[in-house]
Amino acid sequence: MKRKNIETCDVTYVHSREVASARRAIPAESTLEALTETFKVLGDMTRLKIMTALSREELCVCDIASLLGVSESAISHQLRFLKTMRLVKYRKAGKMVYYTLDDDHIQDLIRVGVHHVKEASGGSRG
Amino acid sequence: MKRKNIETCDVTYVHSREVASARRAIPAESTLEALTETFKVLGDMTRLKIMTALSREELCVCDIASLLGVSESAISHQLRFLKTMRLVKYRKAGKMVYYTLDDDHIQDLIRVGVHHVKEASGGSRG
DNA sequence: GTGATATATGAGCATATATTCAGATATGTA
DNA sequence: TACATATCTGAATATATGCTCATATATCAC
Repeated sequence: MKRKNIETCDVTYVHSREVASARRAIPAESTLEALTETFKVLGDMTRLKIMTALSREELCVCDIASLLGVSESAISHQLRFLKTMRLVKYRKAGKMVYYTLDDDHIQDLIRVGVHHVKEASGGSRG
Repeated sequence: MKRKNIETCDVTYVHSREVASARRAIPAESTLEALTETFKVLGDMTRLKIMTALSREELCVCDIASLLGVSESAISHQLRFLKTMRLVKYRKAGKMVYYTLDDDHIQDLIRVGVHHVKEASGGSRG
């Protein structure tokens, strides 16, 4: 019932050739870290809405908050995060702060993502 | 100091035209939900490694666990999640269960993501 | 049947995270 | 100066999540 030696599988039964090949398919650790960070950013409804909204218009914090129905504080927190990730940039004008996208590639990523989910829901697979 | 009416900004100061335009740029709620789910899947190191590893080879749970240095239980949990998301499929062979990718589009997404992070780190922006 | 192995799964835990709340900062107006 | 507005920020909270542990299930060998 209880496994005595966890390494049994590792040493004896593993498919060495396939594992070695698969290992080569996995990107470098630093790439993976940046990659998961990027996907994590887009893996949140609020941030994704912010990014898509800003893809078309320059908006102030107040605009975004009212558009998404989220508190200005919450939006400000998320914008700070997006700023840290170099995904948005801002322009101050008096009391207001206007945000725009600071990244072109990220829009491609979202576009490919949209394409993916539309294929998945209505595509070849019921 | 304390704001008396949160709707002040919403009603009076908001940039109506820009907000209306931005609203049209935000995908439908159902699309957004599927989209954030998809990005969330890839926003985890373990799952991303699994996906990239399986992109090249068919592997059993044991293979993946030893390859990633993660417990078989943890891998099994993640594979169940990936199964639910229709991203992997499996083939039983005796005691072993072999997993492969069950989605072509998701690889494009990862590829675009890799491209993005490589541009971001070494690209036009120091 | 017993015992071993490969995988699956539920509960619990520890961490991560998104939001709220209260207050701070910065700017504009009088 | 004083007061209001727009944004920012730290702390607290509530929820989500990834892993571990123990155990269950399924298959193979005997």
